[in-house]
Amino acid sequence: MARKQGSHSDITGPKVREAALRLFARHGYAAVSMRRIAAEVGVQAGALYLYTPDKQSLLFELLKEHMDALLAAWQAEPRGDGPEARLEAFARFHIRFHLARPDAVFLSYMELRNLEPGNFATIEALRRGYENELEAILRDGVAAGRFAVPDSKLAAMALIAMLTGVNTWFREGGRLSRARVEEIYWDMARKAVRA
Amino acid sequence: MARKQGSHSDITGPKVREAALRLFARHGYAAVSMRRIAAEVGVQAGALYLYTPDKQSLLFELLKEHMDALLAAWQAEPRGDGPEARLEAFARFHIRFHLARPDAVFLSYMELRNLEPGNFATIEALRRGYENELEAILRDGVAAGRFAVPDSKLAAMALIAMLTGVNTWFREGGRLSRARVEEIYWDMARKAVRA
DNA sequence: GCTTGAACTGAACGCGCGTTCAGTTACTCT
DNA sequence: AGAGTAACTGAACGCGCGTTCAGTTCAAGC
Repeated sequence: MARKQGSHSDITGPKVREAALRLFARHGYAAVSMRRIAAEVGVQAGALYLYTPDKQSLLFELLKEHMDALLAAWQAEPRGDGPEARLEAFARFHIRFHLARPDAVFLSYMELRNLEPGNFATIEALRRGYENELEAILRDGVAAGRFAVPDSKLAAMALIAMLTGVNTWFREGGRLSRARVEEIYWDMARKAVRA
Repeated sequence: MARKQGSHSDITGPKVREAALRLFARHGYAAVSMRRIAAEVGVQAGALYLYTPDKQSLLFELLKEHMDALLAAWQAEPRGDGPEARLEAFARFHIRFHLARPDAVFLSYMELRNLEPGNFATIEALRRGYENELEAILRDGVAAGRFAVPDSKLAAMALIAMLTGVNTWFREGGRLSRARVEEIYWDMARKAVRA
């Protein structure tokens, strides 16, 4: 029993990554077997190896894709004018982007330790790049006298932790809309660093 | 080859939990085998079952102990006078307590999903209890006109996420002392919610 | 209608898993 | 000295793991 029409590889490849993402995020990398992923896709375990060299690469590619998408999306975001506007753009972008892909975010935070050292270093570098974007905004704002933070690196880490925290409790159709959440968090972020 | 003096169970029991905590935090619950924990303690795998009924209970007990200790320590903490002082006490306590046990904190955030439903509910309830402590402080502060947050539950989650975030980057002997970090985070927390 | 070849199956590989338990050790108590 | 016992070993249980691969299926191209 194989494909019924056209070329399946254009379809099955992404389906494998989607299933792996969902299952890894839900149960953890170590707790999900290749057989389970295959079952989700509707295929035998061996067939997965047409789309990935091994399980580790599957995890790495998911994390790499997520970080690349994050950095690319931020680069594509319209830049605000002045420190406050730039910070607002960052805060709103961060929440919006992260709320749109909870599984990938979860995975990126939880499964770094399951990466081989080389893969780990790659992902870490991308993450540091993202953190540096926020830190630069804060540093400029401090230099311009608009923000007051004793340590811009630390403030960047604090803000990112706060903003990312939305993902731990936000549920679709809950008490608050995304827009409202964005509003409230931006308000707290602004106040936390203002001069 | 068994004990050499006195009763070993008074020693080995805690050693098992310590080893399990460290290994679970480092590599993840699913990725750590009972044999590996046993090796860390210097014992064969079978001997672990003198101290825990099974692997799941080992995880649950670690998380339960952590949450109980957190709530007990907070209850024992001197209460500040007025909203700002109460919030300051909470922020400083939270950072201090969490920085003192990074493995347990990490485990509590990462391995909830590996708990059986009943165990999960128990831990979740304890966590909600802790969050409610902060929410109450914020609500009182808002009622007293000292704080301005649109949603006290949300603000509590945001602050906790920010404060807990210290654990992701803080390293002993790094650029900043615990006291300095406490200072900086308390400053941001205060500003984020002030009227 | 035959060949090609990509997509996939199904069985197998050695291995490590959580857990059990009969047996052994080394200490304490009488 | 001998009995009792808590602590622990070491082998075994069935099972599922990641990965490989010879063989099968089936649409497409000539």
